[in-house]
Amino acid sequence: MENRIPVYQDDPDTYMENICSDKVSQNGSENSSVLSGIVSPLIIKWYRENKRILPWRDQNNAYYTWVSEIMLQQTRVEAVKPYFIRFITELPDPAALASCPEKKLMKLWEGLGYYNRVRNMQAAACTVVEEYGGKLPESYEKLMSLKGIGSYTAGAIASIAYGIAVPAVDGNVLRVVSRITESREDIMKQSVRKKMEQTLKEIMPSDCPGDFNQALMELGAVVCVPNGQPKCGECPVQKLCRAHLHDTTEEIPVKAPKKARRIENRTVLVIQDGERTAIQKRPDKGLLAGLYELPNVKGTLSAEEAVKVVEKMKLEPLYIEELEPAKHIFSHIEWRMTGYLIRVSSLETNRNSKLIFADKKQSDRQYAIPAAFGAYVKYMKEETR
DNA sequence: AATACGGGGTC
DNA sequence: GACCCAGTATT
Repeated sequence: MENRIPVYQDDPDTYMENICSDKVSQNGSENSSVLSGIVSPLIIKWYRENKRILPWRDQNNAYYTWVSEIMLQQTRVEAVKPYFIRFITELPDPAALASCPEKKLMKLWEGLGYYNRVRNMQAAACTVVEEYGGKLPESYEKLMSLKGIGSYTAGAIASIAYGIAVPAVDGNVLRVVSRITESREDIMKQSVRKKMEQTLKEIMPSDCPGDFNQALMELGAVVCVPNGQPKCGECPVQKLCRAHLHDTTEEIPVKAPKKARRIENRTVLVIQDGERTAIQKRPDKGLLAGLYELPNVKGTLSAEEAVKVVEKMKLEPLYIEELEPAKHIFSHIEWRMTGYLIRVSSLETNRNSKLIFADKKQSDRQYAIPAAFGAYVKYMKEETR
């Protein structure tokens, strides 16, 4: 505390020239003294002049902020844009989300991944309708209590939509602040994230917390980038960033190495009855919960074994052809798939109630089939005539 | 504290 | 191929 930097009072650039680089870089006191006073006005100014135009920034609407923040969890801005527009058009408010049929909800999310995000969001929407009159509560704690909203998302909604002075610490913020302070703590640790929230809460401005949080994130997304060289030449806090000063941006942030993913062999069956292809619903829990899939089994089956599996499904195989192998990588599992195209007698297709026979058009419209099956979904036929 | 949970982009 | 990403819930 004895080394606290005086708070910013006039033009940030002049101010920085006057007090900063030498003094700040030399006394290696604690993080908050590096951050306090000066970083905040500099990055806020930069943010206001450089922020990207994004669909959810058009207007201040807590529901839009919520939807965008959930979509943006572990997902890039560019990927989210079209999903966001479609989602708020179809489901413009919490009440619409709360009453949306599951199938439609999954179609709206199809391809975004982490499908529990949207299930949790719908459960939270029900709570919002039932307990808060259809409007997201203006309280960090109440937001936190909603399904799918953790400390990051609660902080983002509270600060951006409601102007509440709470931090929103995501991967960008952890990276940016770790570099500015040249912290070598492992940012994967929950304890480090907690500490970061505490530090930021102390130094963030109370008059524009939303801009402050977004400035840190925007800086991380656009300038202080995660892979490749950070664009320090464009950075508003270049002169006081310790990692830049000491040329350690490549070492920071520090992250613990992650576990290798396990490999799983699977055999995918493209079962066709004339023009239609068999799909089925996945279990409600676990990987890709509640989505639709081409029937598939564990292991790499021979054609003979595949035929047996199809017979067990109470179908009558007429023809089988091996398809090209395919691979799909999840964050924690790698599927190595082999496929078979199997034609079955159409007389038998209604014996198995678990299977749905659909053409491509119908499944595009009604059934969410995750990208993992993409290599074999392409064998589905366009249209039943 | 560790693990489950998608998918796409970049180097 | 390895790594990354506007995280949260469960175990």
